[in-house]
Parts: sequence; C-alpha cells; structure tokens
Amino acid sequence: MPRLADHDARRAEIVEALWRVLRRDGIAGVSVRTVAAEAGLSPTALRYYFPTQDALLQTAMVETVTSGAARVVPLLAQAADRTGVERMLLELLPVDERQRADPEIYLALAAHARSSPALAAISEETGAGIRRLAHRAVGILAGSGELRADLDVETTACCLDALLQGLIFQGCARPCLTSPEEIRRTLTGYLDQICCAGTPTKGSGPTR
Amino acid sequence: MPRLADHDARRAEIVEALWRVLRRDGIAGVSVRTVAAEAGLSPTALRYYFPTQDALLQTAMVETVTSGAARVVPLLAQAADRTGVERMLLELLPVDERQRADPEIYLALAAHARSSPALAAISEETGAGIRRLAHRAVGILAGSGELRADLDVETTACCLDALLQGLIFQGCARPCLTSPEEIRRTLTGYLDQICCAGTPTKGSGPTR
DNA sequence: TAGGTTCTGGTACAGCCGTACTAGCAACGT
DNA sequence: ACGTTGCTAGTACGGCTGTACCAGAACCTA
Repeated sequence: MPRLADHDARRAEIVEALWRVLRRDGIAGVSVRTVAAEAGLSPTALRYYFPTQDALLQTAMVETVTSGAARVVPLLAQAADRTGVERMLLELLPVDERQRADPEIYLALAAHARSSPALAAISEETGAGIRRLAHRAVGILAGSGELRADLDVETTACCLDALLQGLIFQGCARPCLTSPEEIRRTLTGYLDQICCAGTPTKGSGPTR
Repeated sequence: MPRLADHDARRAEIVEALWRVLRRDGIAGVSVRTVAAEAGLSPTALRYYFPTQDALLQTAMVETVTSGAARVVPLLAQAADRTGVERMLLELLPVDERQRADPEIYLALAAHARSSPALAAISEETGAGIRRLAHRAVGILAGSGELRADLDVETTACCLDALLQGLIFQGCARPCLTSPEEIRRTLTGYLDQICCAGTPTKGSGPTR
C-alpha cells in the first residue's frame, strides 16, 4: 500500500478549508471547486475523500459541533456553582475570534438545512444538545443553592436556552450590533436575575 | 398607455411566490426561474418587475420586515402594562402558522447576508429594530411599576432582546423541538422573572 | 527492477444559473 | 381604425454547478 497519506488529517484539512470559505463568502460561496482550491487540491482529489458535496457539508457540520462540545463538556464536568456555569456558557458564545468560528459555521449550515435533511437532523440534534446544556446549567445552580427559590427549574432552563441561542445568533449574524463585551454583560445580567441576590457573584463580572 | 396593470400588486404577488419557494425549499431553491414558475409567470415577465435577483431578494426581505412591523407597532402603541407588552411580543414570535412565515423568511435571508451586502444591511437594521422594541417593552414595564426594582433597565432589555431572537431562531430553525406553546410559556416565564411577584398578572403561573 | 496499489490532475458531461435580446401580443389614446 | 405603448414569451449566451471517467504519477512490496 503506497502513498499512505493520513486520510483523517486530509479530511480535517479539507473541512477547515470549507470553514474558511464559509466564513468568507457564506454558504453560497461553497462549492466543490472553491473548497478544493482553498485547500490547494484539485476537485478530483477532494472528491476522493468526500464522494459527494452533501457528505462534505455533513462532516463539516458534525466536526463543528463536536469541536464546540469538546470545549464545553470538560467545563461542564467541573462546574459546580455559578462561576463555573458562567465560564462554561461563555465558552459556547461567540465572545472572541477563536470561538466565533464555530457558531458562525453552525448558523450558516443550519440555515441550509431545508435543502439537506441530513443537515436538518444535525441541526436539530445540536439544538437539543444546547437545551440539555441549559438544563444542566440551571440544575447546577439549583444544586448549589444559588438559583432563586421562587423560580421553576424547567421554565428557567428554557429561558436560558433561548437566551443562549439568541446571543449566538446575534453575535454571528450581526457582529456590528453585538460586541463580545455586550454578550458577556448580557449573560452575566441574566445570571444575576435568576440567582439569589445574597450570593456575592460580582467577582465573576470583570473577566479581565 | 395600455394594459395598465397594477405594478405594486404584481410585485406583491411575486414576493409572495418567493416566500412560498423560500419556505418550501430554502434559499438554495430560490432562483429567478423557480420564483417565476411559482408565480405563474415567465422569467422574463418577472424580470420586468425586478431587474435583478438581488433586487427581488431585497424587496422580499424589506416586505417581510415591514409586514412584521405593521403587526407589532399598533400593539406597541397601545401597550401600557405587562399584559399589553406580552401581547405585543407574542405577535413577533412564531407562535402560529400565520406568524411563522415572517421570521422564517427573515432568518433564511439573514443567513444569506454574507453574499449580499444589501441583505446584510437590512438584517442589521431589523436586529436594531427588535432591540429598540425590547427596550421599549422594558421601558413600559418600568413605567407601569411592574418591573422589579432591583433590575437594570438596560441589561434587562438586552436579555429580553436575546431571548426574543433565540425564540425566533428556535421556532423557525427547529420547529420540531420548539412548539408554539413552549415559546409562549418561555416568554411568560421570563416576564414573570423580571416582573414584581406582587403584581397579579393573568395566568402567570402554570400555563395549563 | 517489476508489479500493484493509492492517489491526483485533466478533461468532459449535462444541467441550472442570472442576464440579455428580440419579436409579438394586448389594450389604450387619438 | 390605427399607431403607440405596456407587457410577455421564447430563445440564447456564457459561466458555474455536481459528478464521472481515465490516464498517469507517486510510492511500497517483492
């Protein structure tokens, strides 16, 4: 077996090229040829690794989601109070250039879901994941006693879920209107709303 | 001057055809030909009213936004307390089939903004409009004395803004996961959170 | 060195895209 | 009745799309 190139590494390179094109030109700019050119390959070479365009888009979206999950899950595991919850949730939001990529790609592909049932399924599943995350977050706050006693856990989790998705959407679709600082401030503000006033959480504010 | 067809009516028909295609097949299914066929016209006839595809997309998006605004603005004008605010905000969310159309179209076009600066501008402006609306809503609650005294108006408005956009995104992008009842419940739940517990708001408890 | 496998570049095919042109139809003013 | 004008259908062009085929280069094994 000659020319044993690392297939997974090659696929990763191609997916990253797709991400670059996607962020630069939107989903409309993504084609087999443009992505291949971005990756420095011929369309045929790309097709060797991804037999069809839909497969490419699918793995690109899955890769994006798992990338985000890889960042969040460890933080979730070690989060035990509001400070930990806030740190974890911030990792999900487009608050800096590095983290901005994932949601942007995710949104672009989610919008394309009507054209591809596979993408729709991934999008739905991602949404469910964020919802679970919101539930876990509220559960942690309830467990640590920081959640206001008069709040329903279920409803609060739904609110947090919607808030997160809204911040993601705003931060990606309208970066000019929504600065990272504002995203941080809004998340902190909401946690202030749902947490007991007695708990001194101000320390979690200045992130710098 | 013969055959004096009502241009505006014709344009409206075409825009509605575009909406139907957009909701059925996503932005990828929208082309001059498909929209023309949906409207029962030849591509040439369509081109007579919209000289270019971008113009068509632009007016479709503007029309969507103004359609939503036309529903919300009167409700905003007469909203003086939480009940009015809630009614107004519900008009903005995809809680029934009729109202689902606007946000769906808006989202699809917003996602396409990277390919068209004009769409991006409209999208940004729409976002600013929703933000203003959130501010007005919180302002009304503050004016009626229903807003919790310990809450910052500015921060609460940002939270409400993000929550609304999140609900819109969820309701449109993942209708299977987010039922209209849940959207209503989440909005009510959030208003419960930011309003004084003392104020007896209708059905603010268990929605069913 | 010969053989066999993995990989890649070039080329080709339909098909759809946006846009443009041109001829012709329908209706109104005169 | 007739020309003028508003409007529409047909057709065509170049370009880009996804996909497919095929010859050949690169490399390991023997």
